[in-house]
Amino acid sequence: MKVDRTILKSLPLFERMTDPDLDSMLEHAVPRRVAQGDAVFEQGAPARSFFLLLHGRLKVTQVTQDGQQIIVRMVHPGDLFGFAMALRRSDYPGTALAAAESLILGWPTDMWSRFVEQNPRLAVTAMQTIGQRLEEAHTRIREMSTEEVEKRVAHAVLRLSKQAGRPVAAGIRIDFPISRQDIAEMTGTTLHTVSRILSAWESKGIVEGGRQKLTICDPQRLLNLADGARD
Amino acid sequence: MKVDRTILKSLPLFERMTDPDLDSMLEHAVPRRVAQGDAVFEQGAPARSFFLLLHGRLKVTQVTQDGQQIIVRMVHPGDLFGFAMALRRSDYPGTALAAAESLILGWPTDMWSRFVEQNPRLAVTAMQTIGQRLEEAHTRIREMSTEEVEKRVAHAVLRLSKQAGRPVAAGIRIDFPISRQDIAEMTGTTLHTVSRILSAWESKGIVEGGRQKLTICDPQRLLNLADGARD
DNA sequence: CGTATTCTTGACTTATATCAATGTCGGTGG
DNA sequence: CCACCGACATTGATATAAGTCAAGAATACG
Repeated sequence: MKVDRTILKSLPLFERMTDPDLDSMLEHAVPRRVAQGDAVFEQGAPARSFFLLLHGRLKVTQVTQDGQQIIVRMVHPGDLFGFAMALRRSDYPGTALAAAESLILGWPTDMWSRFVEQNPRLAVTAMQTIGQRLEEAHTRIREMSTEEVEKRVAHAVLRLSKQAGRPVAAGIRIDFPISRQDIAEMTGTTLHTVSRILSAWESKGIVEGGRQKLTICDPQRLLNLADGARD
Repeated sequence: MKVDRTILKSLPLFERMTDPDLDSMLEHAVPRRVAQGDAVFEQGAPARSFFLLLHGRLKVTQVTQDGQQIIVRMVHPGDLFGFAMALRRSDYPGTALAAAESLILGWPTDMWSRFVEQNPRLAVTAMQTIGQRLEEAHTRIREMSTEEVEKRVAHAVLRLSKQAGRPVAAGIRIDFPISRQDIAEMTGTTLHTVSRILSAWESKGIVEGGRQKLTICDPQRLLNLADGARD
């Protein structure tokens, strides 16, 4: 299978690279199709590759010793993932599961330093990417520390609608299958509480639910909720 | 004031740099003493410099719109901080306060890319540093999602004892002034709850408290608590 | 010394988890 | 094509961890 360099070039991460550099990167890339529900890699497995998501949607999860699961982040098209070597560790800290049918590109881990040495700009961009991710993590910590569940869920849903929203007749539809359990694992609560909150919102016309479906009908009211206005 | 390059060289971040490179970095460095309680920079201020903590202890805080404060992280000697440019932003995302009298080294923000271009290795190491920080943030998210307050506080205290512990007669003393409020802001709870927990621990001989003081007397029992053993 | 933080402790409230039961959707295979 | 099964979702009742409110005690500091 052949992947065109123009696809990579459209991503911020690679836009500064020259065509020859891109081609030499692509030479070593291994494309792979991942079926919904399948794992790209598992938590604790040796980090032999790092990846780029071309199409689809992944969730990165971690399980605690006592078996509780959390969603560390969602991976959207254009995102790098499986970045273990940046964390100076040799195994993956989480599991990457396809939330929808996905297409990924993989490179052997040891190619990373070669690419970076060839192209220092890539290192800078990659660091900015991780930096943004750090900032997102801090945002989440801040929310979990100070906000009650409903606001956290509101924020999470708004974020999803930005990153994975597709306009439909009724509003903005989250463009991949997402369960109440998923939202619970993203916000540090239980599926029961999420279900209650979404039911309440639905009866107010703010969202429209469904089995693994979610559509935001009234983004403004959701924003009000997220920003603390008592509805 | 002159800072010796051997100080920098002992830090992992700089250990790979050559002496001339280090000297050229030091040429542009501005040392500064920060009194306890003073801020190195404030949340939202333009990020004109990035810094290295040589001595002392800082806390990086963020305040939410409604005035609640959280501690994003502690800065320990040898840590870089005020890294806003890595996050592709021009202002500081938090406030850096001296928890104890501190000594820092500052460089103009725009020097960063010059240093990195001179020394690509520095970029790799810096990325690993941020990567570690990201992992710490994820750990915190995981704890806040799945663990009850007492376990979170136990983890936080254990971490502090690793990063800032000094052996004393009674056990391991946290080597800078730290209040119950601080611990609450690190674990996403209230000073009342922290106070109750520490009181309970003290009566069991696990820790020894005091005004802005904390000594761990029985690290093993604390570990048991952190790992979920009902005491 | 007195004044201001910081800390402790008790009584009460509440948000959210837990427990439990039932309902509904959507795909699979008979 | 329909019936059934398993996964997902809803909703009520109850429990409880932790927050809030309130008051006072201890410690440091000027």
